Amino acid sequence: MSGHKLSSLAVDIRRVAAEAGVSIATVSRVLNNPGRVSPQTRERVLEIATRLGYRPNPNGKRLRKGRAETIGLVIPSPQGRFADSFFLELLAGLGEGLSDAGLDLLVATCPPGAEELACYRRLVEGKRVDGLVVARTRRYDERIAYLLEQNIPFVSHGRSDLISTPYPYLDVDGRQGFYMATQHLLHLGHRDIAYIGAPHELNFATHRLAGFQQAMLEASVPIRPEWLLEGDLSEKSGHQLAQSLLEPPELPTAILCANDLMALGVLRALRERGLRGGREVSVIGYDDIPQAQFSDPPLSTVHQPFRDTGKRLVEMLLARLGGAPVSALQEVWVPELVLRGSDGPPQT
Amino acid sequence: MSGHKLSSLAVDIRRVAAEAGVSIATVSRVLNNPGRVSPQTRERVLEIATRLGYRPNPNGKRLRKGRAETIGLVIPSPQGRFADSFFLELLAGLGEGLSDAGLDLLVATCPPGAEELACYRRLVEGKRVDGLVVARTRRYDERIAYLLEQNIPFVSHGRSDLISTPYPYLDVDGRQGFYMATQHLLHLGHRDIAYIGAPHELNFATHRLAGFQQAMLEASVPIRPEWLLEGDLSEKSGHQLAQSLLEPPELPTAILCANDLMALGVLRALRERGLRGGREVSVIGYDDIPQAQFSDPPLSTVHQPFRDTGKRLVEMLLARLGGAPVSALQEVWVPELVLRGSDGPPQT
DNA sequence: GTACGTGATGTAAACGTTTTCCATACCTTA
DNA sequence: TAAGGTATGGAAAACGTTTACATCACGTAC
Repeated sequence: MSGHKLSSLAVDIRRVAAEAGVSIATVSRVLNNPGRVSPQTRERVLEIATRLGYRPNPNGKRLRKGRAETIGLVIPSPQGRFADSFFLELLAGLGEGLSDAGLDLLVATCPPGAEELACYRRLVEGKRVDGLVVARTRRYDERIAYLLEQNIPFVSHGRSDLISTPYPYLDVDGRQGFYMATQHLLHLGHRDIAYIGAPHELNFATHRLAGFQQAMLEASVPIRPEWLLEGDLSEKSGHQLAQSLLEPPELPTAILCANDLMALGVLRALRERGLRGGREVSVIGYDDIPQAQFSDPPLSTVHQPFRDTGKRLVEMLLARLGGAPVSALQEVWVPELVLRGSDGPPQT
Repeated sequence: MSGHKLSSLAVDIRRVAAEAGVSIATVSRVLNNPGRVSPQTRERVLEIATRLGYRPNPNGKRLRKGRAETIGLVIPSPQGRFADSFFLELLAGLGEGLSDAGLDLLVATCPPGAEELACYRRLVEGKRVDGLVVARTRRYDERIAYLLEQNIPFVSHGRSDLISTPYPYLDVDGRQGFYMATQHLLHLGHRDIAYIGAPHELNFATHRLAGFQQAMLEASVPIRPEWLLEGDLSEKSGHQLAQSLLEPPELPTAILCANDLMALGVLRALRERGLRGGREVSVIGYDDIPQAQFSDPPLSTVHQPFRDTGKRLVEMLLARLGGAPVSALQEVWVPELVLRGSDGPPQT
């Protein structure tokens, strides 16, 4: 109304400085290094800055400081539809801490496969991000190798066992998770336990399988090779493999699935045969996705706290950007077995 | 080996210019305005630029051009877990077109509610984005109002009926979708149809309800007020409302749900009562989320092509950024009714 | 032969910050 | 009182681009 609209369009540091009768250096200091300026001027500049609604132009800042003030996440988008909201939860967890730290979150999506690395290249070589979080690690993860080689800060959600150089990671111990799950089944009296694993190139596939194997070994229960399957993590895949598993003559009394989606597929296969999950056949999944609560029967599974994980990942990344040593940034969390309705003692 | 590693660390436009024996202006022109430079030099500069692996520093460019070269998406993160992967699909759709256009995608997450607008403010007033896509529109959407007022380019996924100023949107016609769904139920012979709606502040809630009402009205079938419910879009909510609906004496023969998650909750409630969805009670949802294929019975629903939608949204936003008039950027798509197993003729 | 368009290039000024120096004034201390 | 530290603030140089403007050579039309 009284303010001249046009002149207010560009309120830069110069404008604030002029208005306050100080140099732009002082304004900058007030905002970035408040201790270096006297309380009176600081006060005045602050007052004027807020009155004018001054927001430092991030591009000026970024150029000057040589940083992107941005961290990146690349999401591989499946050909089909996203069935599992892992990345969404991760995003939610990341977002929180990041905006507090004044960092932006750059998300790139790309078809999985070869293009993925190109996507990382674009982000780091194009100086678009200061750091990255990588998720869904593979046993030998070329993304991690690349980032290490480029010496750019990153944190990994999940480890990459075949990479020997130390790097920061936060992993949830799938080995432990399935060790517990298997023990639970064994205690219930199961001996005929089938396993539907994840694609072996995924790092967690190995861990989860190892947990299963260890528990079986310790209990001296043999694992039948024909009951050791590998799915692609989709519902459909679980469904299909379960069908083969449920062919007579011999049925397993329990099926352990490397993720919930496949476990849900298994439950569906059971229903279709008139078998009831948790009665005739026990099923345990991994992840604790939201649908797990509502399946029929509700799915027993290993809970992964994706969102907390996301939060912690940004803390770690921030620490890394701040120069923390890698050795202080390696964490393995212990997951929690949550029992719902899909497990029970074997039918005799 | 032969190359000096340190000097290659910072390969900027100056370096390329020096190497090619031209001015930096020429290098810049080669990259941005190739026609303005002679074929020979263009060739030479190009060759050197690729040999050196030159990538223009985005911050220099952004500062100079006064653009962020980034578009924003803010995702409201629910208190609980994300159950529905709508935003992921949208992201996948957006990502594709954006990186082709050389734009980055900035994602912010925030708790829904008052902070949401603050999040938008931060992005636009902080000049962090050139444009935005807003999703999950409300009937009066203050985000749209704000963006219009700020005169910043954006595209909306879904309309906001109470905002009269024209703005670019891409909507899927929920009215039409539920008109078709209701007609289908009516043709099957249903008369006692219950409706579980979405929170009324959401814009699509009105549309979907209107489609239902219109079909019922045209068929002269009365809508029973006690069968007109409103849920919060969660599975739990659908489950709970279905329970109340299934109290005798009078049961609806069909239940229409404003989204799939609630419909899945309804199916669960039916199962718990020993009723079979599609037989005793028909259920139709909306969205066609991945789980819909695998529910028991598979859910009949109205398909929304989220990913295509995302793709188109970036095309529209790009057009908008390029100066296309709003009037050319308003689209309403017609959804598709996909019938699976959860609908059928009423039991008499 | 002069004037003039045209095409190709260079010069230099931005864009909005942060930060390194300096300069000044003041206070402390011997 | 001189010397030296300590706050405080300004001037100016970056950061890496793009682009308006100037320059220059060259052909062409009169």
